[in-house]
Amino acid sequence: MSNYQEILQNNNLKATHQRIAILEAIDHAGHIDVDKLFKNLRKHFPTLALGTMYRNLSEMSDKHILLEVTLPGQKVKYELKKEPHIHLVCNGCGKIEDRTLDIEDKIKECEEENDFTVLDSNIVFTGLCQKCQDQKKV
Amino acid sequence: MSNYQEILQNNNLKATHQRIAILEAIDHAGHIDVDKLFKNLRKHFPTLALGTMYRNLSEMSDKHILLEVTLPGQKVKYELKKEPHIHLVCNGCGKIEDRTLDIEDKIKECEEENDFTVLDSNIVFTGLCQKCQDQKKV
DNA sequence: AACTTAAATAGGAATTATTCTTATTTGAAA
DNA sequence: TTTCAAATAAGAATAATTCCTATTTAAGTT
Ligand SMILES: [Mn+2]
Ligand SMILES: [Mn+2]
Ligand SMILES: [Zn+2]
Ligand SMILES: [Zn+2]
Repeated sequence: MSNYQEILQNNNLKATHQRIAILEAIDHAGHIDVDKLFKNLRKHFPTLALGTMYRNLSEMSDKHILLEVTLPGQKVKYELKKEPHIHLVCNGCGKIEDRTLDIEDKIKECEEENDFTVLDSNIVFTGLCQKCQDQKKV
Repeated sequence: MSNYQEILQNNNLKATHQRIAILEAIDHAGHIDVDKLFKNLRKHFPTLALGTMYRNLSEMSDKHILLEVTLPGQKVKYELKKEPHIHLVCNGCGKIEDRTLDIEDKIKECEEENDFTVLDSNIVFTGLCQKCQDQKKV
């Protein structure tokens, strides 16, 4: 369990109920888009304004507390910033999984061949998870 | 120069002036978003409707004539479908470059470690291009 | 514990993005 | 040419996002 109060204050953001609720909900969901997040939060927080959501998601992304995850053909999703990782997205059930993959060698290769300095990487593999592979066989 | 007429007809789409103009403009731009594309096309095609743009971009993406390129923090861009490639995005000048990078080994690794069948991959490296690296040194 | 105040919020208006509807046009097959 | 399903333009409708502002609140100070 992260200490959201501390995270927010370290970034010069007041630890409002709204922000803490947003962070908790994102942490719980893993990867979630604006709409689902808003609907979830409204249940226990009926006065929350949509503008507050958008403003905070932007601010917290700017401050690198959150990360925007853009998957092909989907609405932007938000996750808590944590260790660098890639995403496995299942075409069957839609599940999004975090995985670590060492790509330092590929980055080096890319930098040398193209005179390009890589500062960040974004990798998504789409396909079929274990379960959805099995279902196809039945 | 691709034969757009043929590409469209092979996909059971009429080769309309609008579609051909869209494909030409995307080919010329490389990677372009809806707004810029629309503004470009309007210059030489004043009656083109925005709805026609959206409809055709979706249809042609569905048919894999176009590819939606989602880059973190940017509007969706469209490109002509071609050989698989990764994207290098420069934080300095915004340039988007296509590069090939062999990642078969990484995909294999990922599949074996995670019981996941990879069907497609999406890789973006952000950083600094040659020119923008040099500018920083001055 | 009350006081202070800049920051943040709720609520709604405004703007922007996208999809839908329909009368008219058109590509291409016959 | 004639035919007609497919596609378009134009604009309405809807959805997504940002903006505005009076009110509230977090958190530092007394
Ligand atoms: Mn993740
Ligand atoms: Mn490309
Ligand atoms: Zn699955
Ligand atoms: Zn550059």
